[in-house]
Amino acid sequence: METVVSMEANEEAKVEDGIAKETGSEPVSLKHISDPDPDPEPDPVVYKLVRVDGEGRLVPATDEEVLVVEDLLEDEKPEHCAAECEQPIECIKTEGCPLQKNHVQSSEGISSVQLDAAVDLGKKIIQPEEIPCQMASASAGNSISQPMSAVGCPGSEGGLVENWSSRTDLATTGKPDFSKLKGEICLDNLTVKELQETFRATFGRETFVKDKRWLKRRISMGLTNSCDFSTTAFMIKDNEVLKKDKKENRKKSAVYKDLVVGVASETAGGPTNGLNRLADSNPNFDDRKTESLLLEHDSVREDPSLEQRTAKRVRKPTKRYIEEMSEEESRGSSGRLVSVVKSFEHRQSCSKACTMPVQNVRLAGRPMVTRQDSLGGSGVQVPYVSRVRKGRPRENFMPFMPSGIGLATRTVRRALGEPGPAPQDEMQNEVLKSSLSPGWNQQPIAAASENDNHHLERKEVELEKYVELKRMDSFEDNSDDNMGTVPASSGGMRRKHHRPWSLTEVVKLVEGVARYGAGRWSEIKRLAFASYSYRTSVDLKDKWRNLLRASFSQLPAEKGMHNARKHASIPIPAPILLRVRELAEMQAQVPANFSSSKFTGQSGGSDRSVHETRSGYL
DNA sequence: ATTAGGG
DNA sequence: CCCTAAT
Repeated sequence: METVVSMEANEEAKVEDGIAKETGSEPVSLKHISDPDPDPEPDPVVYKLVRVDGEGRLVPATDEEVLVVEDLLEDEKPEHCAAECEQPIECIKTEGCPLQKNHVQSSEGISSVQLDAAVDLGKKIIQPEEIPCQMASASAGNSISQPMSAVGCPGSEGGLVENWSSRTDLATTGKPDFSKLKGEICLDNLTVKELQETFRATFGRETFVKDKRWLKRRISMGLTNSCDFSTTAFMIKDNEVLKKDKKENRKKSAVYKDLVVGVASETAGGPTNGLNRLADSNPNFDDRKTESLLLEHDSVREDPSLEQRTAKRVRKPTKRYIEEMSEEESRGSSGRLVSVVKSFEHRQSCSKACTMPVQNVRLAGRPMVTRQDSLGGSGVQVPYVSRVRKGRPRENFMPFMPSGIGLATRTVRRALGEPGPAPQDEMQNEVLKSSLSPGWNQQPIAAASENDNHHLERKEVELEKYVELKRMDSFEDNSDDNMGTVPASSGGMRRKHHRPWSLTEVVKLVEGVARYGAGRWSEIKRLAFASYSYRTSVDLKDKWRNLLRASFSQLPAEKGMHNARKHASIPIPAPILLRVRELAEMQAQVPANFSSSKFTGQSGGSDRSVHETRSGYL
């Protein structure tokens, strides 16, 4: 989270904003530090090496750091520059990608393009994988917490490292014109004027800098970065990877870029378009990828009008998930919060509190603690956490709210007696939006208080949404135990959120039921689902119930159901449903309501609905 | 701790 | 999936 930069201690020094107003002189650079011979340029300006810490404050650099920098700048040639500015970028990707695998793949995709550019320039660029990331990780963290803006770093605007500002350029500058950059341009042979031309072509703006070296550096960097962006020019549409309009992509922020790259290269890297082969042919192929593709496919089919969408839409969490707590509190009082407080205040004296259902007491009790804190002015505002769960391990649904703003808002509102919708819901919604939306639809809400943990966590959450459609023989155990459970920074656990059943899981379930009998779910869980830690016996039971429902409701409904059921997830193959029905019949589990209407003889009669051999179409 | 059912 | 009640 630290960036080594050079800052001028002298007020007179010009600030290099990275875009305009280049003075004719050499731009601020670390070079001055190591330059043992200030004579040729008796510049009164003194440069001091500092670090920018997380808050944007400047901290004197340690000797060690100075040495490192000196080392890096020992030989300031263009190729070094190229390599240098690549470091942070690559490492940012590392941070930006939810999975290591993604990182690797995206890096590959990019590096190839970058290499092209490098070749054109007659320069050598280090492969991303080989880059030592000592200092890069630092800048990476920094740029994430302060996306695309030097503003977040007061007083250090001028100190931003060259490569950083150039990245900003690319993100904000309009469409560069690459026409001049075709073929192999050897920057070394160009005149200043030509270099300026090239610069203009690269960045889309004029420059008055006459310094050849600087120009070359900038141009080469620009090329590198631009190509970098071009790799994001993919979109997934109905299982195909399409090329996207470059222009559009170039406007994406780096953070988004990372995500997009991840997705795109995932698909591009796949051996084939066929999902089955994709999953089956490569044993190591991460299920998640297959799943994400499947999911994409489904969503497209679900709503043809959305085919043009470049990014997946995010399904907002069920309202129930969000409100969960508010439900009970709201009844009986006007405002939920008020009711909470009331229940607390009256707990001691009011008999009503005593008669309150247990869960209500529990529900009210938790928020109260935090409220007491805020009222007492302790200053420590604890974010609102979902209710504590008992029984099987659960997770807290809400990620921690950033800096307790939500609570503050709530408190204020309550104080003002503002009726309105429950503030907590709003806040939670906001948080959800920001934490669940994949970045490329939406500005990054870089909550100031969010740390890296949160960030990674968020990525994980995002990924999780694409996770989960598994194919028959694809590998599922893949140590996903962890996947449904994202530890929150508070130490609590986020709630498990929809883990679609894979076909193999279903099969196992069915087998299990066949073997051990329906109802013996803990048994089945233990024996047949040993490897699926995220499926509890209750889950099995629920799933079985659904299977039952499905298997029996399918036949009769068949006609009116054409477009009705847009299978949001995997359609369960007919044979399996058939099997389910058989088992159900066998075990006399056929609730009359499931079967095709007529409730004649109930449990025993096994021959009734079975006749309809035409069973599942699906 | 497990199960059955409702939501 | 979650939650509860009933075993």
